[in-house]
Amino acid sequence: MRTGEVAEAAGVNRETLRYYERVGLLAPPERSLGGHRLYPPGTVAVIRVIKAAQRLGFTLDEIADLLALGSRRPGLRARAEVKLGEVEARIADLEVVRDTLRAAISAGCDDLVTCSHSPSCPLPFAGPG
Amino acid sequence: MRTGEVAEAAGVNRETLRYYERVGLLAPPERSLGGHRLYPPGTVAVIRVIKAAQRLGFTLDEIADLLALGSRRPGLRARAEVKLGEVEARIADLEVVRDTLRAAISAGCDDLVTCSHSPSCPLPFAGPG
DNA sequence: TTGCATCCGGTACCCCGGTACGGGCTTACC
DNA sequence: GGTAAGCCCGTACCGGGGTACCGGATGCAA
Repeated sequence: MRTGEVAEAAGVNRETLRYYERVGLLAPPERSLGGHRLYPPGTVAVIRVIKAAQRLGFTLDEIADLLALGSRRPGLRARAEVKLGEVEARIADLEVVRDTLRAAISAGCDDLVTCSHSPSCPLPFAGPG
Repeated sequence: MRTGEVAEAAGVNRETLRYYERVGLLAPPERSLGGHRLYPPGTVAVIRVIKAAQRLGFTLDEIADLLALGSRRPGLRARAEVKLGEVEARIADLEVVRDTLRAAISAGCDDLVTCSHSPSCPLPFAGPG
């Protein structure tokens, strides 16, 4: 399959394939005599795996690592546990933000500068440090 | 106050002050005869307001907008409600990620490629589209 | 063989919020 | 007036994940 076909089948941009190759996520494929890429079957599946891992919050670097582990040696579970911790931390941070926004809204804050002078405003102008 | 003093008092980098000035968050201050910035009192408070808004999830562009509204005209509340919606959406997305990670871990997934062939794996290889 | 679709490589750019560097001024203090 | 600390500006760079552009070469079919 050629770049355009793979890209369409996998639902990504053609440039994305070149990009993935540059950063080491996709092995450089065979080439035609004229230099056009000829992807082996299964490439579309690999891209779907990459996209699935991305949806789990892994960066492309981490995914390259996961793929380089190979099917033999394991390692996904341990990394998933680390990632789970990161995701939970991010959720906790956002929940603080959400609660602060709710407090500001229900306190009737309607101007930042006024609020920063008012002791009854729930916004943390002093900072969390 | 000079850049270094403001930066230290506000707990930010000196370059950050120049950056805020460039992007229109801080008004260009007076200068000494030699060209050094001389900030008016209250600048530190402005930076604290900026940092507080940042903690609420507003981008610097949005904060510039909020500050440009002035203390007279309101508008914070409406924008906070919009931002609250965005934050809640991001939390919901992350909760899906968290739940998927948990499912993968408790399903014992330990290899991406193997999982992508297994119908019992909870990872969404097909994508949500 | 002509014509059109596709693909090539390299480079530059996008968002976001800064940080870093470096040569040459200015200011403050003794 | 010397010296050291502080500040100036312009520019480039970080991470993360791509997207866009371009002239020129290829692939494929009629």
